[in-house]
Amino acid sequence: MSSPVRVRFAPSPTGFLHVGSGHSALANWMVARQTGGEFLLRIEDTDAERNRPELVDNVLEMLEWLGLTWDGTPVHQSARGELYADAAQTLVAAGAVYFCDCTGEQVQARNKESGGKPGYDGHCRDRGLVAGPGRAARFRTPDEGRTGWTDLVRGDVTFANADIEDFVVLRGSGAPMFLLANAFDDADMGITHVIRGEDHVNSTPKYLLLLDALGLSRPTAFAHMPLLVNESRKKLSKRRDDVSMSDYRDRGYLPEAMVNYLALLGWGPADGVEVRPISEIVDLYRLEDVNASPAFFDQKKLSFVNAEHIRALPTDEFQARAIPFLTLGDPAREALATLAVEAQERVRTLAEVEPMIEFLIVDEPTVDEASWTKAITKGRNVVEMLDASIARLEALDADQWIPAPIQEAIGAAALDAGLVNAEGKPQLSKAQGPVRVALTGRTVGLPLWESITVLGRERTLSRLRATRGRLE
RNA sequence: GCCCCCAUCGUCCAGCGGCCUAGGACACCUGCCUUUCACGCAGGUAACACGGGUUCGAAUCCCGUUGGGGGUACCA
Repeated sequence: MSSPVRVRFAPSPTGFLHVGSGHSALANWMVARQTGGEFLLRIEDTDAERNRPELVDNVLEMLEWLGLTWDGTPVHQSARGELYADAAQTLVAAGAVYFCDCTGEQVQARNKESGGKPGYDGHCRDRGLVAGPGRAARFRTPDEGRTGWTDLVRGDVTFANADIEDFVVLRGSGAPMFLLANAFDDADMGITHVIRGEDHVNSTPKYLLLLDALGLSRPTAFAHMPLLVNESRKKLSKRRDDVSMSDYRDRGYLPEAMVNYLALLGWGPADGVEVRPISEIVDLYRLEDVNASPAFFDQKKLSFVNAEHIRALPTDEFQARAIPFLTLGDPAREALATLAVEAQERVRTLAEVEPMIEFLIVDEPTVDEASWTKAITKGRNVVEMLDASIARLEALDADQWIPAPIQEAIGAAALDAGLVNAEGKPQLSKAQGPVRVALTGRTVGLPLWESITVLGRERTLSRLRATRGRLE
């Protein structure tokens, strides 16, 4: 696929941008960029009832955040009613549609009576109803033959026309339905490749039949992407799954990590290098290589990819990106500035930064119970270690309040406290436990010597004394 | 129910008839490194759903079974 394609992402503003939609949008965008083609946006807001215009902002904002820049101005279907009305008129003139006044209840009732199969039963097919208020226009699908296409992801897919129900193209209100607007616009916008989720496979024959009846040409290619599923292998749903793109952004995921991970769902680079810049993926990506089976959206792997991208950032860039996630103001920024390098290689998301440096900001670090038990209650020579640490650190001059002397002081304190290994060296791993808990409230955290340096003499000593005091 | 699609480690990918005693990544476990954690390094557990074909030869092709998913609206 080297000639320029013209693709589109056509979200319906009924919810926040979903990671599944992002997956499809990304595929469209990559193929457009790879071929020097165009990536267009079309807002499918033909359903006035469900439509929530303010959600369009979220969709556009998230696409921008992901870096999926589009070409031209987004098309809004709500502003193109006349075009669809004309298209419908073409269908009426050609006898491709008929009018129907059945209500949903009536159709269901008849279906129930005749064996319970869903879909329209063709009740009004030959009633010769003319257009009128409350009467929907239904497409008269062929009774014989098959309709199909060659899908870039799935190969040949065909449906027996007899299995395709007479679907509505125009509501009783005169408003167009999805299929009419969707198929018409793809042709009108000159879309060459229709790339969308697998959930559209079943409507594709209707789409094709419609284009044929309209005398419009079919897109040159279709690609139905695998669905993204949850742990129970069901399609990701707004209700029960974590699918809002903005939530991931707000939880500290990097856009470059998100697009990297999304690209890996249903596809993999031939060289096996999974974590890489999207620009490289754009060059390697082939719709023909995309898997047709559903892919599990694995947050653990997303986190891994995110951590890799965080570590790859220049430190000042990491700081800049982390700042919006700080809630504790200037002190938090200052703390981050001093320990950015150390924090950067430990966090998996930007939201994890602040908890890591929080001990520098709050007056009293929150004591983690399990940590206290492990390092203080069950620790060895804890009282001795705390006393010795206080003494050794107090002895340090102001200009020695830097990592190396601090490490020596703690080492000496360990010897004082009897925490000695077989070679007579201090058991630093044991020795630092009580000190770390006294200073940060936890047994795990940033490197201690650096933390003590930044914490400062006064706070370090007072926290050590306070903890020592609790052990009287 | 009917229609469509899918089927390799727990998960995501590689494999496109012999190079497969099936490879990589995430996760998990072990060890090393190490002031904790993380990183890094070295290992480990773990899969071709089943049954028939085709072929000298099948994870790879065909058929069936089973399993899973999607669709089945005057939603998109």
